[in-house]
Amino acid sequence: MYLSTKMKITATSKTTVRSVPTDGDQSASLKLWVVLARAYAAVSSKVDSDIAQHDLTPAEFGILEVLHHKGPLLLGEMQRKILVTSGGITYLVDRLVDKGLVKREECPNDRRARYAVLTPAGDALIRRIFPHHAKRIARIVSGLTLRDQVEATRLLRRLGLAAAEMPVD
Amino acid sequence: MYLSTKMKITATSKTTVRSVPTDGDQSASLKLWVVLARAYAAVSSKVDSDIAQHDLTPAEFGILEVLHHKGPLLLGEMQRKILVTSGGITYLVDRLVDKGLVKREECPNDRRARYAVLTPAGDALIRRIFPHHAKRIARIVSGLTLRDQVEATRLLRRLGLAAAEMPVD
DNA sequence: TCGAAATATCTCAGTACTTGGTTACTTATT
DNA sequence: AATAAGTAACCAAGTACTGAGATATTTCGA
Repeated sequence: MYLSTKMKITATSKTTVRSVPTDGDQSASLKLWVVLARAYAAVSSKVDSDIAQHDLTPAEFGILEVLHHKGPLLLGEMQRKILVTSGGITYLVDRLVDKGLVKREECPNDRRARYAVLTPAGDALIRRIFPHHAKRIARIVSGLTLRDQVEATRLLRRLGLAAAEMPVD
Repeated sequence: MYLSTKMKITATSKTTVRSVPTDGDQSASLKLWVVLARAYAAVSSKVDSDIAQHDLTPAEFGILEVLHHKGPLLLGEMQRKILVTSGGITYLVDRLVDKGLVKREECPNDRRARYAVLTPAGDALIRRIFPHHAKRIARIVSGLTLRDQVEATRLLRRLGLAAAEMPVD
Protein backbone atom coordinates (compact mmCIF):
# COMPACT_ATOMS: atom_id res chain seq x y z
CA MET A 1 0.00 0.00 0.00
CA TYR A 2 1.96 2.94 -1.29
CA LEU A 3 0.74 6.41 -0.83
CA SER A 4 2.69 8.44 -3.27
CA THR A 5 0.87 11.28 -4.86
CA LYS A 6 0.85 9.78 -8.27
CA MET A 7 0.38 6.09 -8.66
CA LYS A 8 0.09 3.68 -11.48
CA ILE A 9 -3.25 2.03 -11.76
CA THR A 10 -2.91 -1.70 -12.04
CA ALA A 11 -5.87 -4.00 -12.00
CA THR A 12 -3.81 -6.79 -10.48
CA SER A 13 -1.53 -5.55 -7.77
CA LYS A 14 -0.28 -8.72 -6.18
CA THR A 15 1.23 -7.51 -3.00
CA THR A 16 3.95 -9.49 -1.31
CA VAL A 17 3.14 -7.78 1.95
CA ARG A 18 6.27 -7.63 3.98
CA SER A 19 5.31 -5.85 7.13
CA VAL A 20 3.54 -2.99 8.84
CA PRO A 21 0.12 -4.22 9.75
CA THR A 22 -2.06 -1.20 10.43
CA ASP A 23 -5.05 -1.20 12.68
CA GLY A 24 -8.60 -1.22 11.40
CA ASP A 25 -9.61 2.40 11.03
CA GLN A 26 -6.26 3.44 9.71
CA SER A 27 -6.34 0.86 6.98
CA ALA A 28 -9.69 2.22 5.78
CA SER A 29 -8.36 5.76 5.62
CA LEU A 30 -5.10 4.70 4.00
CA LYS A 31 -7.01 2.77 1.38
CA LEU A 32 -9.20 5.76 0.73
CA TRP A 33 -6.18 8.00 0.26
CA VAL A 34 -4.56 5.50 -2.08
CA VAL A 35 -7.58 5.08 -4.31
CA LEU A 36 -8.27 8.81 -4.25
CA ALA A 37 -4.74 9.49 -5.47
CA ARG A 38 -4.95 6.75 -8.08
CA ALA A 39 -8.34 7.82 -9.37
CA TYR A 40 -7.21 11.41 -9.58
CA ALA A 41 -4.03 10.42 -11.40
CA ALA A 42 -5.93 8.26 -13.85
CA VAL A 43 -8.54 10.87 -14.66
CA SER A 44 -6.22 13.85 -14.74
CA SER A 45 -3.70 12.15 -16.98
CA LYS A 46 -6.42 11.68 -19.58
CA VAL A 47 -7.79 15.16 -19.13
CA ASP A 48 -4.34 16.74 -19.22
CA SER A 49 -3.33 14.93 -22.38
CA ASP A 50 -6.40 16.38 -24.03
CA ILE A 51 -5.54 19.88 -22.86
CA ALA A 52 -1.93 19.46 -23.94
CA GLN A 53 -3.08 18.89 -27.50
CA HIS A 54 -4.18 22.50 -27.58
CA ASP A 55 -0.75 23.59 -26.30
CA LEU A 56 -2.06 24.50 -22.90
CA THR A 57 -0.97 23.41 -19.46
CA PRO A 58 -3.73 22.40 -17.02
CA ALA A 59 -3.21 25.64 -15.11
CA GLU A 60 -3.45 27.72 -18.29
CA PHE A 61 -6.63 25.92 -19.22
CA GLY A 62 -7.96 26.56 -15.71
CA ILE A 63 -7.41 30.27 -16.15
CA LEU A 64 -9.15 30.41 -19.52
CA GLU A 65 -12.01 28.42 -18.09
CA VAL A 66 -12.52 30.53 -15.01
CA LEU A 67 -12.34 33.73 -17.04
CA HIS A 68 -14.83 32.26 -19.45
CA HIS A 69 -17.27 31.46 -16.68
CA LYS A 70 -16.78 34.48 -14.45
CA GLY A 71 -15.59 37.22 -16.73
CA PRO A 72 -12.65 39.53 -15.86
CA LEU A 73 -11.02 38.68 -12.57
CA LEU A 74 -8.26 40.21 -10.48
CA LEU A 75 -5.06 38.20 -10.54
CA GLY A 76 -5.36 37.58 -6.83
CA GLU A 77 -8.86 36.19 -7.22
CA MET A 78 -7.67 33.80 -9.87
CA GLN A 79 -4.70 32.84 -7.78
CA ARG A 80 -6.99 31.68 -5.02
CA LYS A 81 -9.18 29.73 -7.41
CA ILE A 82 -6.40 28.09 -9.37
CA LEU A 83 -4.35 27.48 -6.25
CA VAL A 84 -0.98 28.73 -7.38
CA THR A 85 1.41 31.13 -5.67
CA SER A 86 1.50 34.83 -6.43
CA GLY A 87 4.61 34.34 -8.51
CA GLY A 88 2.89 31.51 -10.30
CA ILE A 89 -0.09 33.57 -11.37
CA THR A 90 2.18 36.29 -12.72
CA TYR A 91 4.07 33.70 -14.72
CA LEU A 92 0.91 32.00 -15.98
CA VAL A 93 -0.74 35.23 -17.07
CA ASP A 94 2.49 36.34 -18.73
CA ARG A 95 2.45 33.18 -20.80
CA LEU A 96 -1.18 33.57 -21.78
CA VAL A 97 -0.53 37.20 -22.69
CA ASP A 98 2.38 36.06 -24.89
CA LYS A 99 0.01 33.63 -26.58
CA GLY A 100 -2.46 36.42 -27.15
CA LEU A 101 -5.23 34.73 -25.20
CA VAL A 102 -5.44 37.06 -22.21
CA LYS A 103 -4.70 40.68 -21.48
CA ARG A 104 -4.16 42.66 -18.30
CA GLU A 105 -6.24 45.69 -17.45
CA GLU A 106 -5.99 48.24 -14.69
CA CYS A 107 -8.32 48.18 -11.73
CA PRO A 108 -9.93 51.59 -11.21
CA ASN A 109 -10.42 51.14 -7.46
CA ASP A 110 -6.99 49.80 -6.58
CA ARG A 111 -3.93 50.81 -8.48
CA ARG A 112 -1.92 47.84 -7.20
CA ALA A 113 -4.30 45.34 -8.77
CA ARG A 114 -4.77 44.10 -12.33
CA TYR A 115 -7.63 42.37 -14.05
CA ALA A 116 -7.07 39.46 -16.36
CA VAL A 117 -9.44 39.54 -19.33
CA LEU A 118 -9.90 37.13 -22.20
CA THR A 119 -8.95 38.52 -25.58
CA PRO A 120 -11.27 37.69 -28.48
CA ALA A 121 -8.80 34.96 -29.45
CA GLY A 122 -8.82 33.56 -25.93
CA ASP A 123 -12.58 33.64 -25.76
CA ALA A 124 -12.85 31.93 -29.13
CA LEU A 125 -10.38 29.25 -28.07
CA ILE A 126 -12.10 28.32 -24.83
CA ARG A 127 -15.49 28.31 -26.53
CA ARG A 128 -14.16 26.00 -29.17
CA ILE A 129 -12.36 23.65 -26.76
CA PHE A 130 -14.78 23.44 -23.88
CA PRO A 131 -17.59 21.31 -25.35
CA HIS A 132 -15.17 18.65 -26.55
CA HIS A 133 -13.44 18.78 -23.21
CA ALA A 134 -16.70 18.23 -21.35
CA LYS A 135 -17.58 15.29 -23.54
CA ARG A 136 -14.22 13.71 -22.96
CA ILE A 137 -14.62 14.01 -19.22
CA ALA A 138 -18.03 12.38 -19.46
CA ARG A 139 -16.37 9.52 -21.28
CA ILE A 140 -13.49 9.24 -18.81
CA VAL A 141 -15.76 8.95 -15.78
CA SER A 142 -18.29 6.73 -17.52
CA GLY A 143 -17.02 3.74 -15.57
CA LEU A 144 -19.47 4.91 -12.93
CA THR A 145 -23.20 4.95 -13.58
CA LEU A 146 -24.92 8.29 -13.36
CA ARG A 147 -26.28 7.32 -9.98
CA ASP A 148 -22.83 6.38 -8.70
CA GLN A 149 -21.34 9.56 -10.13
CA VAL A 150 -23.81 11.55 -8.09
CA GLU A 151 -23.05 9.51 -4.99
CA ALA A 152 -19.30 9.83 -5.49
CA THR A 153 -19.69 13.57 -5.97
CA ARG A 154 -21.56 13.86 -2.70
CA LEU A 155 -18.92 11.94 -0.76
CA LEU A 156 -15.97 13.69 -2.38
CA ARG A 157 -17.47 17.10 -1.75
CA ARG A 158 -17.82 16.31 1.92
CA LEU A 159 -14.33 14.84 2.05
CA GLY A 160 -12.76 17.83 0.33
CA LEU A 161 -14.48 20.44 2.45
CA ALA A 162 -13.66 18.64 5.69
CA ALA A 163 -10.03 18.07 4.68
CA ALA A 164 -9.60 21.69 3.65
CA GLU A 165 -10.76 22.89 7.02
CA MET A 166 -8.96 20.29 9.08
CA PRO A 167 -6.35 22.05 11.20
CA VAL A 168 -3.55 19.52 10.90
CA ASP A 169 -0.79 22.05 10.38
CA MET B 1 -17.48 25.39 -12.56
CA TYR B 2 -13.77 25.44 -13.22
CA LEU B 3 -11.92 22.30 -13.93
CA SER B 4 -8.33 23.16 -13.30
CA THR B 5 -6.24 20.45 -11.81
CA LYS B 6 -5.75 22.21 -8.54
CA MET B 7 -8.58 24.15 -7.08
CA LYS B 8 -9.23 26.11 -3.97
CA ILE B 9 -11.86 24.63 -1.75
CA THR B 10 -14.47 27.14 -0.79
CA ALA B 11 -17.57 26.26 1.14
CA THR B 12 -19.52 29.00 -0.52
CA SER B 13 -18.86 29.20 -4.20
CA LYS B 14 -21.54 31.56 -5.38
CA THR B 15 -21.25 31.31 -9.08
CA THR B 16 -22.30 34.19 -11.25
CA VAL B 17 -22.87 31.78 -14.09
CA ARG B 18 -22.30 33.62 -17.27
CA SER B 19 -22.89 31.05 -19.94
CA VAL B 20 -22.34 27.55 -21.22
CA PRO B 21 -25.25 25.51 -20.04
CA THR B 22 -24.29 21.85 -20.26
CA ASP B 23 -26.72 19.02 -20.69
CA GLY B 24 -27.68 16.73 -17.86
CA ASP B 25 -25.16 13.89 -17.97
CA GLN B 26 -22.29 16.16 -18.71
CA SER B 27 -22.98 18.33 -15.75
CA ALA B 28 -22.88 15.29 -13.46
CA SER B 29 -19.53 14.19 -14.84
CA LEU B 30 -18.10 17.69 -14.77
CA LYS B 31 -19.16 18.08 -11.18
CA LEU B 32 -17.57 14.76 -10.34
CA TRP B 33 -14.29 15.83 -11.92
CA VAL B 34 -14.33 19.14 -10.10
CA VAL B 35 -14.94 17.66 -6.68
CA LEU B 36 -12.45 14.86 -7.34
CA ALA B 37 -9.78 17.43 -8.17
CA ARG B 38 -10.70 19.57 -5.18
CA ALA B 39 -10.79 16.69 -2.75
CA TYR B 40 -7.47 15.42 -4.01
CA ALA B 41 -5.92 18.89 -3.76
CA ALA B 42 -7.23 19.39 -0.24
CA VAL B 43 -6.05 16.03 1.04
CA SER B 44 -2.73 16.01 -0.74
CA SER B 45 -1.81 19.50 0.36
CA LYS B 46 -2.14 18.39 3.97
CA VAL B 47 -0.33 15.13 3.38
CA ASP B 48 2.45 16.81 1.42
CA SER B 49 3.04 19.47 4.02
CA ASP B 50 3.56 16.68 6.54
CA ILE B 51 6.02 14.92 4.28
CA ALA B 52 7.85 18.17 3.57
CA GLN B 53 8.60 18.54 7.26
CA HIS B 54 10.88 15.54 6.97
CA ASP B 55 12.62 17.13 3.99
CA LEU B 56 11.09 14.75 1.51
CA THR B 57 9.11 15.37 -1.64
CA PRO B 58 5.95 13.29 -2.11
CA ALA B 59 7.71 11.24 -4.76
CA GLU B 60 10.69 10.58 -2.50
CA PHE B 61 8.34 9.51 0.25
CA GLY B 62 6.56 7.23 -2.20
CA ILE B 63 9.82 5.50 -3.02
CA LEU B 64 10.74 4.96 0.61
CA GLU B 65 7.29 3.66 1.28
CA VAL B 66 7.16 1.21 -1.59
CA LEU B 67 10.62 -0.09 -0.76
CA HIS B 68 9.57 -0.47 2.83
CA HIS B 69 6.54 -2.51 1.88
CA LYS B 70 7.95 -4.54 -0.96
CA GLY B 71 11.67 -4.74 -0.30
CA PRO B 72 14.30 -4.15 -3.01
CA LEU B 73 12.81 -3.23 -6.36
CA LEU B 74 14.17 -2.61 -9.81
CA LEU B 75 14.13 1.03 -10.80
CA GLY B 76 11.74 0.24 -13.62
CA GLU B 77 9.30 -1.44 -11.26
CA MET B 78 9.32 1.61 -9.03
CA GLN B 79 8.94 3.89 -11.98
CA ARG B 80 5.71 2.18 -12.91
CA LYS B 81 4.38 2.33 -9.38
CA ILE B 82 5.36 5.92 -8.68
CA LEU B 83 4.34 7.05 -12.15
CA VAL B 84 7.33 9.12 -13.13
CA THR B 85 9.38 9.05 -16.31
CA SER B 86 12.57 7.02 -16.60
CA GLY B 87 14.59 10.20 -16.22
CA GLY B 88 12.57 11.05 -13.18
CA ILE B 89 13.27 7.81 -11.37
CA THR B 90 16.99 8.19 -11.99
CA TYR B 91 16.87 11.69 -10.58
CA LEU B 92 14.78 10.67 -7.57
CA VAL B 93 16.98 7.74 -6.68
CA ASP B 94 20.07 9.90 -7.11
CA ARG B 95 18.68 12.33 -4.57
CA LEU B 96 17.81 9.60 -2.09
CA VAL B 97 21.26 8.11 -2.53
CA ASP B 98 22.77 11.53 -1.81
CA LYS B 99 20.70 11.67 1.35
CA GLY B 100 21.98 8.25 2.34
CA LEU B 101 18.52 6.71 2.45
CA VAL B 102 18.72 4.38 -0.55
CA LYS B 103 21.45 2.56 -2.43
CA ARG B 104 21.65 0.96 -5.85
CA GLU B 105 22.59 -2.69 -6.31
CA GLU B 106 23.28 -4.74 -9.39
CA CYS B 107 20.77 -7.20 -10.68
CA PRO B 108 22.35 -10.63 -11.17
CA ASN B 109 19.98 -11.68 -13.97
CA ASP B 110 20.09 -8.50 -16.03
CA ARG B 111 23.15 -6.35 -16.21
CA ARG B 112 21.17 -3.37 -17.51
CA ALA B 113 18.98 -3.22 -14.42
CA ARG B 114 19.58 -1.89 -10.91
CA TYR B 115 17.82 -2.56 -7.65
CA ALA B 116 17.01 0.22 -5.27
CA VAL B 117 17.43 -0.87 -1.66
CA LEU B 118 16.77 0.99 1.58
CA THR B 119 19.87 1.70 3.61
CA PRO B 120 19.59 1.20 7.37
CA ALA B 121 19.11 4.95 7.68
CA GLY B 122 16.35 4.90 5.06
CA ASP B 123 14.64 1.99 6.72
CA ALA B 124 14.84 3.67 10.11
CA LEU B 125 13.42 6.89 8.69
CA ILE B 126 10.40 5.35 7.01
CA ARG B 127 9.68 3.22 10.08
CA ARG B 128 9.79 6.29 12.24
CA ILE B 129 7.67 8.46 9.92
CA PHE B 130 5.06 6.04 8.71
CA PRO B 131 2.89 5.58 11.81
CA HIS B 132 2.54 9.32 12.32
CA HIS B 133 1.82 9.71 8.62
CA ALA B 134 -0.94 7.10 8.77
CA LYS B 135 -2.52 8.77 11.77
CA ARG B 136 -2.48 12.11 10.04
CA ILE B 137 -4.22 10.67 7.01
CA ALA B 138 -6.86 9.15 9.24
CA ARG B 139 -7.43 12.59 10.68
CA ILE B 140 -7.52 14.32 7.31
CA VAL B 141 -10.20 12.01 5.90
CA SER B 142 -12.18 11.87 9.13
CA GLY B 143 -14.80 14.15 7.63
CA LEU B 144 -16.28 10.92 6.30
CA THR B 145 -17.60 8.25 8.61
CA LEU B 146 -15.93 4.87 8.41
CA ARG B 147 -18.89 3.58 6.45
CA ASP B 148 -18.67 6.43 3.98
CA GLN B 149 -14.92 6.00 3.67
CA VAL B 150 -15.49 2.42 2.62
CA GLU B 151 -18.17 3.46 0.16
CA ALA B 152 -16.02 6.23 -1.30
CA THR B 153 -13.13 3.79 -1.64
CA ARG B 154 -15.30 1.38 -3.57
CA LEU B 155 -16.52 4.05 -5.98
CA LEU B 156 -13.10 5.62 -6.46
CA ARG B 157 -11.48 2.28 -7.12
CA ARG B 158 -14.01 1.58 -9.84
CA LEU B 159 -13.62 5.06 -11.27
CA GLY B 160 -9.84 4.88 -11.31
CA LEU B 161 -9.64 1.47 -12.92
CA ALA B 162 -12.17 2.38 -15.58
CA ALA B 163 -10.51 5.72 -16.34
CA ALA B 164 -7.08 4.12 -16.59
CA GLU B 165 -8.31 1.68 -19.17
CA MET B 166 -10.45 4.11 -21.11
CA PRO B 167 -8.98 4.48 -24.59
CA VAL B 168 -9.50 8.20 -25.04
CA ASP B 169 -6.12 8.90 -26.53
C1' DT C 1 23.20 -18.03 -34.49
C1' DC C 2 22.89 -13.52 -36.32
C1' DG C 3 20.68 -9.30 -36.59
C1' DA C 4 16.68 -6.58 -35.34
C1' DA C 5 13.73 -5.08 -32.01
C1' DA C 6 12.80 -4.47 -27.28
C1' DT C 7 14.16 -3.08 -22.66
C1' DA C 8 16.70 -0.73 -18.46
C1' DT C 9 18.91 2.97 -17.15
C1' DC C 10 21.10 7.30 -17.79
C1' DT C 11 21.98 12.13 -19.70
C1' DC C 12 20.87 16.72 -20.65
C1' DA C 13 18.22 20.56 -22.04
C1' DG C 14 13.96 22.59 -21.13
C1' DT C 15 9.66 23.69 -18.43
C1' DA C 16 6.33 24.90 -14.99
C1' DC C 17 6.22 26.05 -11.51
C1' DT C 18 7.71 27.52 -5.92
C1' DT C 19 10.08 30.37 -2.47
C1' DG C 20 11.51 34.42 -0.67
C1' DG C 21 11.94 38.97 -1.17
C1' DT C 22 10.79 43.78 -3.25
C1' DT C 23 7.99 47.66 -4.73
C1' DA C 24 3.76 50.14 -5.05
C1' DC C 25 -0.19 51.17 -3.15
C1' DT C 26 -4.08 50.99 0.42
C1' DT C 27 -6.09 50.59 5.03
C1' DA C 28 -5.98 51.07 9.90
C1' DT C 29 -4.20 53.35 14.07
C1' DT C 30 -3.12 57.06 16.61
C1' DA D 1 -2.08 63.77 9.30
C1' DA D 2 1.48 60.64 9.89
C1' DT D 3 2.95 56.25 10.42
C1' DA D 4 2.44 51.34 10.73
C1' DA D 5 0.61 47.36 9.01
C1' DG D 6 -1.42 44.90 5.35
C1' DT D 7 -2.14 43.65 0.50
C1' DA D 8 -1.41 43.14 -4.93
C1' DA D 9 1.55 42.10 -8.20
C1' DC D 10 6.17 41.31 -9.71
C1' DC D 11 10.98 39.49 -9.93
C1' DA D 12 15.12 36.35 -9.44
C1' DA D 13 16.80 32.16 -8.16
C1' DG D 14 15.99 27.51 -7.26
C1' DT D 15 13.62 22.89 -7.73
C1' DA D 16 11.43 18.78 -9.32
C1' DC D 17 10.50 17.14 -12.52
C1' DT D 18 9.48 15.93 -18.23
C1' DG D 19 10.87 14.68 -22.99
C1' DA D 20 13.84 13.28 -26.27
C1' DG D 21 17.42 11.04 -27.05
C1' DA D 22 21.90 7.83 -26.09
C1' DT D 23 24.05 3.57 -24.44
C1' DA D 24 24.29 -1.05 -22.79
C1' DT D 25 22.28 -5.33 -22.58
C1' DT D 26 18.77 -8.85 -23.50
C1' DT D 27 15.30 -11.27 -26.24
C1' DC D 28 13.14 -12.76 -30.26
C1' DG D 29 12.55 -14.34 -35.02
C1' DA D 30 14.46 -16.08 -39.27
